[in-house]
Amino acid sequence: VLREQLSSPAPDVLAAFVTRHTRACDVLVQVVAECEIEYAGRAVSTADAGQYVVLLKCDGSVQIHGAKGVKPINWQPRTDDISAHVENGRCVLVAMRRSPEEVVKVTFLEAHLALALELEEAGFTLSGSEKDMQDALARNPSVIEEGLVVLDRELLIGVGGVDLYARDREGRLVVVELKRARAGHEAVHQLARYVQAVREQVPGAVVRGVLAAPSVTAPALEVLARGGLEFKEVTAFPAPGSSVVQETLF
Amino acid sequence: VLREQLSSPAPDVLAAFVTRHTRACDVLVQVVAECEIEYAGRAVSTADAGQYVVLLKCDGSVQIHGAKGVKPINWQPRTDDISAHVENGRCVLVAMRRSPEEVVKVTFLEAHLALALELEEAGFTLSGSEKDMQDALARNPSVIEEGLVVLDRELLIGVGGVDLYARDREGRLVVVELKRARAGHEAVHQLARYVQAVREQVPGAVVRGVLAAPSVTAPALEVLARGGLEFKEVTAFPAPGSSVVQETLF
DNA sequence: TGATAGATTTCGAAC
DNA sequence: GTTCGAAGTCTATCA
Repeated sequence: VLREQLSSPAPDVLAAFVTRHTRACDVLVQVVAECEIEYAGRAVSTADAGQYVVLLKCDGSVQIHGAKGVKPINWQPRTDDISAHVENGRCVLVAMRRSPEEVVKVTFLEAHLALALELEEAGFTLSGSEKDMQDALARNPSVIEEGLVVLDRELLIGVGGVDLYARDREGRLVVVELKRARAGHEAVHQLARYVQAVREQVPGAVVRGVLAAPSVTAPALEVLARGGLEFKEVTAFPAPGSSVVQETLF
Repeated sequence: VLREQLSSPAPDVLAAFVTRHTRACDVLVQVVAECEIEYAGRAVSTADAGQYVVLLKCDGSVQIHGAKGVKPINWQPRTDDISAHVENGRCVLVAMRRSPEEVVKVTFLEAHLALALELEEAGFTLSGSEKDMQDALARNPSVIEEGLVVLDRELLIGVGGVDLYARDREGRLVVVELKRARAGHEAVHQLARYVQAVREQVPGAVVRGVLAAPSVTAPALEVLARGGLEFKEVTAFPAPGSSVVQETLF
């Protein structure tokens, strides 16, 4: 795992270290250092001299962490070019990206630690996404409503896609918009647009709109009511302390 | 900066290390290790045994990085309780959070490196946010249109706020929706809702809707046209290679 | 505390 | 390459 470690490397040593390992592209490079950081691209930022943890991953992503927060102080999700060189006696790291054109530049004032870590990838699974909800509801649409028949999923209509497209027991079309978490007014507007689009594309049809989510905000409920749309509570996970035996999706 | 470093610590040593430093709450704790990770809360996830970099920051944030991506494989933006203990001969880290109720559990199978880093905070400035655009346009509305007079900013109407509320040279009301980056159809719908709200609240007034952004997607342009709304190109930053002398905001 | 909208959002999928 | 929408989004702001 730990391929190489340097303590308080000199600027030229650090530059060589970074260059060598990012070229090889098989390790995560980490530098703990006092440095200044400049970013220019979608926005422009400057971080004064301070202590940061710089991470350069194999996939070309760059992130510079400060003392706080899960978000790096500066980052680059992908880069097309990472290079390190000595400039005015200091190691300078430049991470560039085209499309969008942007650059993160780190000037190391004093490096305390440099690591090259080889990280094996391993399996990862996550459940509880909206996709999972959709699968569960498609398998068992009666959770939404007795007699509902799913006609399609991710039905594309103009811009965007209808999560679930169905027909109710009375033959009306039903557009279902799913949210894995509490739904706000945005979700209702999204639903309203889909319902509108279906009404235009299927003239004469009666089209219902249903927002299916674990909960809704009060304003969202208002917008639902104004638009003649419906809300159906769908609980993805049972509440930890709930003794109620309720139909849940997982 | 480097307060303490352990190489291949035994489970009990690692647990004591983590407990001591997270209690003290003055350093960033990092552990490079082979581990398994479980998360349960808003969703549920499992990471198989693999090599990860675990970061515990002073503010209680937790992040576990894999080989790829700027995003951690698991994380916790805030925690109410972090604890480490030995369980079945292994060091186990549990990071909990109430509201929402969620837990990240890291089981260390083999720790390779543990660090305690003291990171001084330093100044940070960023420019180019939508707020900055709004300030610039409020100072100089003629960038949008000659003769425009700004009446209000962040005007609250029902749900949400109008970025810029103005009057044009012909006395018509103008609702301006700003986007710092390329605007999609969502932005247009947002604008349309604001225009609609103003029309309802100011009966009889002629209300224009203007989307001001560096660019728009093709579908967004269509929605604009259908809704009788306008687009005004507002370039926040001059394109790096542009020789055209254009009015820019910064 | 709840709701809303921005973010250098990131990320992945579909076209 | 674009566009779109989800995300365990996170974060700040404001009622």
